[in-house]
Amino acid sequence: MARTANPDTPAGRKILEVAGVLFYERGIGAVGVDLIAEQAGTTKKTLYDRFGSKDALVAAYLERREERWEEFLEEWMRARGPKSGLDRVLAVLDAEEAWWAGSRRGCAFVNAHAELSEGDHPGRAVLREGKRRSRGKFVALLAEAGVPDAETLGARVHMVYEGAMVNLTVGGMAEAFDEAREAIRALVGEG
Amino acid sequence: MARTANPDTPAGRKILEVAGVLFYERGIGAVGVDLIAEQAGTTKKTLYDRFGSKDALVAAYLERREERWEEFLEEWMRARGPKSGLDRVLAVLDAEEAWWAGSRRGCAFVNAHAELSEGDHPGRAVLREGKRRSRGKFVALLAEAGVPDAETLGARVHMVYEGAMVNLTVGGMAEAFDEAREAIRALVGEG
DNA sequence: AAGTAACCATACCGGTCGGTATACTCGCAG
DNA sequence: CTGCGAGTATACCGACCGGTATGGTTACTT
Repeated sequence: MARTANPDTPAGRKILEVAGVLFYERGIGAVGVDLIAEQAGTTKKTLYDRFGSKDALVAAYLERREERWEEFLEEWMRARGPKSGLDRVLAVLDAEEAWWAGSRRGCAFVNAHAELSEGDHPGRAVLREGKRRSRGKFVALLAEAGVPDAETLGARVHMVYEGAMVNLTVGGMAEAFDEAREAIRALVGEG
Repeated sequence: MARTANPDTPAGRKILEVAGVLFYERGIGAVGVDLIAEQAGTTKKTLYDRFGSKDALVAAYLERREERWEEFLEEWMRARGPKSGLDRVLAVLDAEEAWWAGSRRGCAFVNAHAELSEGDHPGRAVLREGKRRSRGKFVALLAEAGVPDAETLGARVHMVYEGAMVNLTVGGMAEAFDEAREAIRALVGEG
């Protein structure tokens, strides 16, 4: 009957962990469920018992990725981020650079969007929500910094942020994040 | 021996045309060479005689896409674009919206990057060059508009432009291009 | 003692993948 | 008239795709 199934078991977690690496590094379509099961030291049977379908596993991967990024960002801000002001906004870019740590694959959500052509894929909603949360984070940080019209400026900062990721990864422009930080300073008005 | 082969034949052009639609609309990995050959009204044999491999066909697709976009932009600017000033920069965004015309698949180059995981894919160079040409176009338009420091500002405008595309397609933010135009006005300084 | 959730192992399904092989027809330039 | 480039048609290859089936083994509950 399959039912909804609970993926939160030892094998389920391992599958999700392995899928997280493989989907991101090689692309969703390029990675088969056989490989994931093998790399996770389990079987396809268990994978399907936990997640029901590849599409559902993909959606779980995207949700987990969002979760992990937000945890990473929070920890980064706590440990290394400035305490207040515009620098706190710029620190998100620092965190993003550290988050990728050498990989040139870029934003997992943008990449996933390219492969989820069917409009009704369960992962699509995760992507939309993720980008909106990202934008919301910038708005919140600007508001905390006491910037007037944080809503409008947050949207602009977010666009620069997204554009920098594209330019770094697709365009191979190593200086993209430095340019982005300068652009954000210019947009917000230096303080 | 295959050799380099000349794809510029009736069948070759038809294959490239069909591949252009299918690769963009469904994704590169999701479209097989069998389907392309069939839709082009030819055979896989001819496809391989003309292009040699799927990878080479993909690279040709990306090159052709860049070529077509630049033709489209030039024609758009000639027919509908303003004659001078900052409005000419903003018109690139208008052209981009028209270029997509309803499709929510977003930037073909960004999507292709997500699927070309192998670092040595012949298409990667096309992507890098495409983004650099795009940036160069903004720099050139700003310089023509008499804006000082067109190099720096062009880079910033380009980041906003790329970010808007991501936010519209991945984030489903319908207002992204309007926000981008406002952001660009703010960056360049209204004039 | 019975039930159940979680797991492993293996085999199978129809279909598609990129790519190659063989053999033929047509039109054109030397 | 000959050779060649471009095209057609069909068949084949091993590998992999997502997904299902069968069967058996633990370990914890009730």
